[in-house]
Amino acid sequence: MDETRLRLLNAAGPIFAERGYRATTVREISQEAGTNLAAISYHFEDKEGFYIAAVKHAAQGCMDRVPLPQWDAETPVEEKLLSFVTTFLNRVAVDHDPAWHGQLLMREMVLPTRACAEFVRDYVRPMHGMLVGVLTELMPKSPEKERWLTVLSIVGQCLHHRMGQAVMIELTGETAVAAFGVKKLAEHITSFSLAAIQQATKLRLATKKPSVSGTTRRVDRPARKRGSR
Amino acid sequence: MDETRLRLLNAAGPIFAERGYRATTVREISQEAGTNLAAISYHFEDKEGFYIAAVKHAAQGCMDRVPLPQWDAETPVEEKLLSFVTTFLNRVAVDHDPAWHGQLLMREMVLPTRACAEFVRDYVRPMHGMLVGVLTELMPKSPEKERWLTVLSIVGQCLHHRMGQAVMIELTGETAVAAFGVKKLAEHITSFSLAAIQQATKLRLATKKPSVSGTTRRVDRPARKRGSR
DNA sequence: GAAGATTTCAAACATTTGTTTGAAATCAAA
DNA sequence: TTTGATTTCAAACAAATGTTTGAAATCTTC
Repeated sequence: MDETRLRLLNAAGPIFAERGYRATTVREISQEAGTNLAAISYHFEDKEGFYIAAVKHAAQGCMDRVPLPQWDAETPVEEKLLSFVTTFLNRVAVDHDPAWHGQLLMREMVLPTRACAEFVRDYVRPMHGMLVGVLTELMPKSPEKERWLTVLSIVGQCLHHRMGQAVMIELTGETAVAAFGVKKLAEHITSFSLAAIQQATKLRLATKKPSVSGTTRRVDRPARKRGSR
Repeated sequence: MDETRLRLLNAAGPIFAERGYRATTVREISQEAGTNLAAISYHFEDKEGFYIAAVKHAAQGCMDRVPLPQWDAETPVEEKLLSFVTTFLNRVAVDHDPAWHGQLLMREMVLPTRACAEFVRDYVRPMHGMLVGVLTELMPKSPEKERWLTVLSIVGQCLHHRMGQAVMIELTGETAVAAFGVKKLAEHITSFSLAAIQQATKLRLATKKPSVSGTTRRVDRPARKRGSR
């Protein structure tokens, strides 16, 4: 029966997320799960294997709970960016019920363990690819390096709402997520980034073709379809 | 003699930074420092007190090594922002010799211990105040909430170069800091943010006074002096 | 329903680790 | 130099913790 297995994984998530790997004892988890202590060694080799399984379980749960957005051919690219950012924030920053999902994954990000490679492959890379796709639509003429920098700017803005939580509370008394809500935050990050991208594109065009005097020139373009990769 | 004390603190930094609090043993540090095991309990009450002292020591070292920029009355605000971002990146993101400074402080940020409050007071708050000052010059008419969001956007972009390091390497093979260098990165973040701020200000002006047709309207303004607080 | 495999359980084991101890060594002051 | 305080040191202690063990219980299959 792998009901025990599941009970252990579900109990492990919040505890590992809150205390971290080293500070969590297998006794604590088995007790919380209502199983015997030895069940962990039995079902998952050892503590490390158990932890890795718990991280994968959390990542899967997070992906199931907040799936990536889906777009059709007519979706405007600005809307794509907004829904992407919203999804991102919902995955990592928000404190709704299973808040530990984001917490645990953040831990894996900051102090990576052996679970990191798989975590990146299954969880990070799809999101990364999606954002790169959106940015390729938004700034098709820009060199790849510039898109890379833009990816970092957008991801940084999103992740900070998880990473900086503790300091934000200490500094200002509350988190921005609590103060503004995800919707407002996503709108800010999206418009903030769109403005920066558009200005950069405009500047680059102006530099290349000064005659255009880039004032009302549209930045975007339908852009060909892109495989996710 | 508190030479022993110093040797312990200096040895502690890199080890705590790399392994984290729980995974680090006092034996390991005392051995690295070349002192006796009991010296830690003697000079710093217990392991936790020792860790807190090490974090404070690291923060102080970081502030000494990369001091906050100083401006005179004529410094253009864009230059202020650039130098602030450069300082920020140098403090947290860069991998030069004592790379563990940023690493350790980041840990304190993401999984705060008892050292967090002091860390925020002595280290974070001065930087925060400085950035708020710059943004008040840049967008004096904007409501405070909007400045708050902008602070988060800028800080998020900077911090990500430390927070996301491990994942970046797993994802793209190298960090952006290594690929671009701090100067380039700081320029990107600064121009990215300035563009977003200017566009937001422009939009808000256009909304309030449509007749202006805000195209070449200057965004900034000398702005009254601000105490740092 | 019996045999065999699988899973659970309580207890014990071995190691790690923070902390303490009491003596020795070193330093400071008279 | 002597006396008293401070600091260092090796050793031991006590608690916590991951892991193992072997028997009991449960499930599966014929």
